[in-house]
Amino acid sequence: MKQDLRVKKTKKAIRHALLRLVDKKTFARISVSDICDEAEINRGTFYLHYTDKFDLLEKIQQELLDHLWMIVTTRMTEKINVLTEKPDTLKIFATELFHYLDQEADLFYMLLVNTVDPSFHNRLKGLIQKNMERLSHPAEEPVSFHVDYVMAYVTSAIVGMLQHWLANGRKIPPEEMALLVVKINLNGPMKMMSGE
Amino acid sequence: MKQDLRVKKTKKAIRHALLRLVDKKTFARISVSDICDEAEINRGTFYLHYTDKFDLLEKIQQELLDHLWMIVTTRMTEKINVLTEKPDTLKIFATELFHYLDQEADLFYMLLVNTVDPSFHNRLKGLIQKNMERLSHPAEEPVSFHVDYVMAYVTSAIVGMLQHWLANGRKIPPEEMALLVVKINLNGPMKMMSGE
DNA sequence: GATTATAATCAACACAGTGTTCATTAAGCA
DNA sequence: TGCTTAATGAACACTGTGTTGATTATAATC
Repeated sequence: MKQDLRVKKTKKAIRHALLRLVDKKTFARISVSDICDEAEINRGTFYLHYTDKFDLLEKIQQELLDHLWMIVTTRMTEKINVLTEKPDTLKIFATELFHYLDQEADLFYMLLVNTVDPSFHNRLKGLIQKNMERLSHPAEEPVSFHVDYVMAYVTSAIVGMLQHWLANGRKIPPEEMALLVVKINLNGPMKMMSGE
Repeated sequence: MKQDLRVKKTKKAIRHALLRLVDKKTFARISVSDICDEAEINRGTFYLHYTDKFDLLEKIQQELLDHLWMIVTTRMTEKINVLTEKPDTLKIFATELFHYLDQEADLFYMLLVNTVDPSFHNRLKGLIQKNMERLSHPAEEPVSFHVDYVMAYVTSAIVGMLQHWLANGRKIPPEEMALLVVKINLNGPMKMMSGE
């Protein structure tokens, strides 16, 4: 499953070119030609690897989401109610997640902060939700009336905080961010606004 | 300030054409030619009113945001802490908002659910935040450490619920939605998940 | 280190869509 | 009704697309 060195090199060049371009103009205004000029590769080479610029973006996204899901499923093994009883475990896990986000911050910034593709937000929310469902007990009977709305609320809120974190230069360290996310979800936002 | 009937007619045709097209393919894949074919107008006519398809989208967005802001500023006059003490007033106001969203649901659906432009989410969150800041007392001293993150949390969460509402055919009536948004923000999502 | 496989390049292609023009036709306005 | 201006249709040069076939360059394999 190893890749030819040349392939690795051009794919890397293409990604970095895209990252640079996305700072200058909207993804919608970026052409395949732009990307190839910036990456200093032949345009034909681009089409050897991707069908178009959307395909390129799609593959970047899928890779990030796959990695996130891998972290989540291999490291977050206990059920959700056990986790809320053991906030330390939860915090350790959340920290690990934020470290990955920090590591791939350039790409996440492009996808979540720059005006690139709205669907990534939704896919990320989907991942969070899938994970919450995976961790909740199946026999979690009565539940509130509009669970789906609460889900939409929580997942969007988390992605929103992530976006804010990335947009503001990730000044808060991963550990603190993780704690903040956990706390605000447990207490609710209003309680956070007034007192500590 | 009246518009020529012909102008009104073509602008309407263009909007409806866009709404129809957006159901079939991504905005990125829709061309000005597509829109004109669908609207049954000459392509030159399109350029009489908009510089390109992005300009068209931008004008639709601005109009909706302006209207939202108008509702918010003219109807929501009391300060936020007064409002939380009078949940009825808050509910009446939120209901009015949701009625407007319901009325223009096609456009909001396009902008928030269909894969069109990620920036609208942010602009909407910006509007919500601007309004919250407008309503909060200036001397609201100590406040929690990371107010900005709580803001990002709340605004994203609200837009997320909106998105879900639109995506699911707006089955919940505006009144109930308004109540749900208010309640979940006051109690926090976790309390909503377990019991009522 | 020579051989082999294949990635990258280059030039060329037809094609789709853009944004603008100008003369002509049609529709709203007063 | 006549005046004004919006909409049309055809043409324009131009940018970018996606694909091709032949050629060169560079990893991988022996």
